Amino acid sequence: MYFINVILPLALPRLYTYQVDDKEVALLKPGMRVAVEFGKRKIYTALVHQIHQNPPLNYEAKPIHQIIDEQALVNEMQLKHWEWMADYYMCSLGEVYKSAVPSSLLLESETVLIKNENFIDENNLSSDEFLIIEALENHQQLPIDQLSSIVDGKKSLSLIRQLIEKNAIRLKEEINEIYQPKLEKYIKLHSHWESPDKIADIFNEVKRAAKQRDALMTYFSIKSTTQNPIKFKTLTESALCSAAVINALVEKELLEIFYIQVDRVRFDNEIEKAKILSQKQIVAFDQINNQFNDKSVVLLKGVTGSGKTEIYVKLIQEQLDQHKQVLYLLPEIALTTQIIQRLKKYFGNKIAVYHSKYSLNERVEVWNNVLNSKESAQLVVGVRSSGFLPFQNLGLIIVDEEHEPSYKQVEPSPRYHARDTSIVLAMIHNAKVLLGSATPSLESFYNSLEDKYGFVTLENRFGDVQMPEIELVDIKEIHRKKRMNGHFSERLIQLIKEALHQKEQVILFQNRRGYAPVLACKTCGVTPQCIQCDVSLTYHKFAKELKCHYCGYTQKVTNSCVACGSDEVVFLGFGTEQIENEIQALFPEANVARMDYDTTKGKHSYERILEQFQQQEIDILVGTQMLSKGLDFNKVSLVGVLNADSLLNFPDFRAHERSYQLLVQVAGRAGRTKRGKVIIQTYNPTHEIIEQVAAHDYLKMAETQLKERQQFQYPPFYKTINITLKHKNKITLDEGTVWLSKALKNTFGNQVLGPTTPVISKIRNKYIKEMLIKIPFNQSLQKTKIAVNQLKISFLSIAAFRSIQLIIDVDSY
DNA sequence: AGCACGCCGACT
DNA sequence: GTCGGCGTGCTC
Repeated sequence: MYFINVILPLALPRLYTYQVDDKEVALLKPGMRVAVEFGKRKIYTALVHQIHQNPPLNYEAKPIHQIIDEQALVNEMQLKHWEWMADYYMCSLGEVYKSAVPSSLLLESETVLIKNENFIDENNLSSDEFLIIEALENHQQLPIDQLSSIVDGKKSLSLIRQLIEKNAIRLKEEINEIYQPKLEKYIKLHSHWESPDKIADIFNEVKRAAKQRDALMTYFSIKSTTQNPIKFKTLTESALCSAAVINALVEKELLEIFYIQVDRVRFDNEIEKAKILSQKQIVAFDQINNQFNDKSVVLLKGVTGSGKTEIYVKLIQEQLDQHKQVLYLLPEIALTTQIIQRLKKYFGNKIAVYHSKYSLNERVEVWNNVLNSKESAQLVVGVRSSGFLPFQNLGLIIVDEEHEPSYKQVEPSPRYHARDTSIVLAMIHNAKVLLGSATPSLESFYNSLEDKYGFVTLENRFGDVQMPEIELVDIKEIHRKKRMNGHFSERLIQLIKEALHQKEQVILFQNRRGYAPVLACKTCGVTPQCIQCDVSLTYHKFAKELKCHYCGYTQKVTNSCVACGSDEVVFLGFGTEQIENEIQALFPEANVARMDYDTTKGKHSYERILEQFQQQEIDILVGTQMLSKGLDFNKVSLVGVLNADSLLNFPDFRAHERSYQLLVQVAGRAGRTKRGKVIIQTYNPTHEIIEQVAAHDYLKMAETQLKERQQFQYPPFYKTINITLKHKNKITLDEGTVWLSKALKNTFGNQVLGPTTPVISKIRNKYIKEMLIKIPFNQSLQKTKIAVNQLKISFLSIAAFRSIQLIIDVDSY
């Protein structure tokens, strides 16, 4: 008798044991998927973790439903990686499994209704019941969640019960394969006519059909020029005929249709030779390779425009030459388009791309191509989750823009940091990691200071273009003198004018979307609040509505105050939409566009805006921090930051580091080919961060920030675990928070910060409390986590608290 | 997570 | 009297 321990795609702490017979065990390997029944009804796609012969002691193991894979979907290195993640980020293997594997490979069963054939007594039914039976007669079976389209959703469960009791229907669990291979339609000569001597005869068949004869002639002429199969579409296009003509030929059994499975995403490009590196790039490249000799991680700090990508290209090429796979991580999709276009030139069809705007089918294809080490997946370019792909022999991981916070997953669990998990993944593969950034995170920079990571810098821009000149404009002074034109200082307007005159492009940065954040009453000061969250609604002019940026709730704009009825309402603050309008009014002849969350929802909307900007169809681009991420445009000579202060005032220990990074990154968009100009409007021109940005002084920033982090016991000197409690009832939450904070302080003393109420104290009708545990490096992280876990278990065993949502976030960002 | 079982308040 | 609300415990 054999048994398997499986990972279920659920947040359950343990593995579960099923029994398999001799036949099954011969086919099974760890990493294969099996469909298993879990609970009374549900069928899940579980993953085999171990195969063994130890029968469980206290229960009888259930048999499995079926084996899904012929080949392991997940390899041993991945399983190791998952185990590390589950342990480090304090979550279950099931949660890692669920985020790692594309969801279309993890199907759950769906309950369907089936009519009992021998049921005839339809008179005995209520009208709702009859509707269901009628639907079943038309469709054989009906998924349970589609029932609400036939009858009132609330009643459906009781209706089902009644119908089962009347013996009219039964329930069945069904699993449907979602992944649909993409098939392309091809055409070939029907097998009757394959021998060459029949070609003369075949035209007899179409004597009286001119179009068909033409099409057939075209077919033969294409056939003579190529060995490749001929696409249906190619034939209709070349023969200038409709599909009906070809279909008629198929009908006559002269031609035959067949299908070939193709990848949805293919890059067929001519390969360009990699650019020749500058002297400084060569030095950096050699240094990186040297340091890889005794360090597995190297931090490359290269100013924006220094040509890091070319160095990556050479490093990637080295790996591909050794037949090793390379993973190139990017923080967000905004970046991928440009980078992919550049990489495509060098690596053509060896690139696979993996990100959230790819469809589920596309992701499955990339997964399979990586799993089989296909030629088309030697280099994977993708976001955070690409680290989960089934690499076989990874040689190098590049984490580009390593400082980007979007590498940290917040929701759902596992709350992992892709930079940190990449380092572990690389260790498993015995591969190298290159972290690249113009403004490294203090964590990585500190590791390089401590000699844990290698460190290489590129201080000059490619072609020795000078770093942009950063000019600070004190808007406090200008506001006082009432010399502001909307949100623009005269200096900024003047420079925009000059840039447009020179046919150069301008980027304006405002870290807030929408038109004006809030609508406020002039009389009583009340601003409309979200009904589900503790935030003011943001005004969106285009849609003429007030919108919550946390839950998406919207309501119509009211012209009078909801609290006191006064009809004097004013807008406070400003967002990208308003900047867009103001700048358009100031420069009516310029083409202005906006790039933010609201304008980039579609799959290709990013690309469209960037393409237009690249082609200089847009003169001025207004946007949020999306603009800061490594976009390269040659013709941008001016970057304007409308208000730098909102960044600095964020209540987070990383706020200053982030502000520095964001401002330097935005500034870096200016002047890639000749020296550019950056205007930063601020109320605090003497703020140390603003001064450090203006001076391009990363080292000074790092030095002062690291000192503060050490003094106030934050990363990288301390590890942190953030604990969030959420509940719909404020009193329950408060009581639970008090209990847990007492318990934590009992164990960890003054290393526990809080509990605090976050700035946004309620989201989607749930109240929120937070606590932070700071862990010094001389304290065992492992023991700390065990203690935290124990406290979690005690906490949730208290009846009053078990409905409180407890979120544990290790290395929270 | 999902689902069944089980115990208390609003209706036919 | 029943239906259905959600609190509780279990799933190999």
